[in-house]
Amino acid sequence: MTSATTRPPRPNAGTKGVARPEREAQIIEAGCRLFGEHGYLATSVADVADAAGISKPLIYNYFGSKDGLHVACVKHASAVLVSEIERTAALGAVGFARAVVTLDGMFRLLEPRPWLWRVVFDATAPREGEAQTWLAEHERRIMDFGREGVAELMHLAGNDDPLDIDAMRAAWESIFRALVNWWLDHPGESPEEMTHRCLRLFRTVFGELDLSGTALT
Amino acid sequence: MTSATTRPPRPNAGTKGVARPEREAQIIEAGCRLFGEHGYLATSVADVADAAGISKPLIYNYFGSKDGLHVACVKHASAVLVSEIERTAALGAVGFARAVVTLDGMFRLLEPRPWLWRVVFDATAPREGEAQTWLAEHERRIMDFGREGVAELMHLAGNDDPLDIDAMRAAWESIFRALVNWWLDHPGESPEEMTHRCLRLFRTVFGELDLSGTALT
DNA sequence: AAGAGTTAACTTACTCAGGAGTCATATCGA
DNA sequence: TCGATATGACTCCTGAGTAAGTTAACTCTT
Repeated sequence: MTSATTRPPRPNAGTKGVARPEREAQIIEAGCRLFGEHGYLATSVADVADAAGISKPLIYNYFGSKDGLHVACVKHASAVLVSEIERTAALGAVGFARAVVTLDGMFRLLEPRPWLWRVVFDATAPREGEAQTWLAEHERRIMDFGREGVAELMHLAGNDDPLDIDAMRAAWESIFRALVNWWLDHPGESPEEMTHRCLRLFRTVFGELDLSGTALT
Repeated sequence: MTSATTRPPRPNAGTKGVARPEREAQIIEAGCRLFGEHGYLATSVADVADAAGISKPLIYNYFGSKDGLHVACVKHASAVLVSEIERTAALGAVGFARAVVTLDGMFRLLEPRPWLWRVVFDATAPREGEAQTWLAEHERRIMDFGREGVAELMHLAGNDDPLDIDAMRAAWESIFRALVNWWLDHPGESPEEMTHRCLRLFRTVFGELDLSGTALT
């Protein structure tokens, strides 16, 4: 007995038997967290494997490459964000009130898993590489909801220059991103508080907002 | 035959005799370009050495480490940007006109070397690490010029909440950054054209600007 | 029911490339 | 001859990707 292990302990290989879809979901969950918190470049496949409680080759078995894993994570994260945006879009608010409603939904969505945001807006993700052409597409889908509003604002002001509209859209998106990022950098702030902060800021610049038909006060 | 060169050819080592300050400037120039165009993580010390036309050990001899080289590049880039901002700040424009004047100066400054901007605002630069505490300080100095303006705007609107002011400042900075980034992504656009584009956008949102005392039309 | 064969899940232990950093040495002007 | 300028040729480590094998569960017989 105590002579026990001449052989080194050969633990579980293949014993766990977790079904592939479930395992993939676990890996994507861990991947989103690490990619979101540290960025693509600073995250290694081994890190993700550790965090998911499995070994590196399993990730290659299921996702093919680091890029493949990354794409799966971005798909997951952006699907979550897009569905939230489409939900709030269907609420029917217009103008700046719609922006605040969208921000409010985003804050509530991100509170339990803030890293999802930076999975999609990750500056260290490789911009080149065919798989990532795809990522730009999803960033665009997430931000698209503001495009019409900007075009309409510009049209009312008598400006239909497409480049002017595009630059304005870029500025507008950056505000949205900046407010989310500011909130992510202030972890003590509840979604409700942040939404009201956004309301105050919008009112300061744009005057009173039409909140009728929203759940906001 | 020609048993000639048993020894491999040992070419010039130490022959060039360029004085250290001049060499350092060349290396920093190349470093700014590569760090700015590809980001800190994606740039290797060997790349910089190649671009500067010298060998890797010389960089370690002069800057000690990749971090040391990076700090030197950030110092250089941010010094250039800060001096330009202080120059335009001294012109005496106020409010949004001052913002446009600052943007105008930035466009003209960056036109021949656009990469300088992204040296300072590099998302792949390591946020941790004592040397980079420093970088945040310089980003702040570059953006500080907008802080008072935001605080004053908020005060006039009767809001002195420091967190509200900070969030507004973040949003404002993001607009500035977004306009510069948009311009960098549209290489065909001259500084003059971009400045007038900015003027149109500011007018659309904030109404007519007080351009008296500026060189702008 | 008890074995035989197949497959999916999973691991250890590698290879290989690239990049940070170092060492010993070479050239040249003062 | 000494110090500054400079380099080729290393070491060493990290991280992507792979090969080969192990375990268990699920068949398919008889």
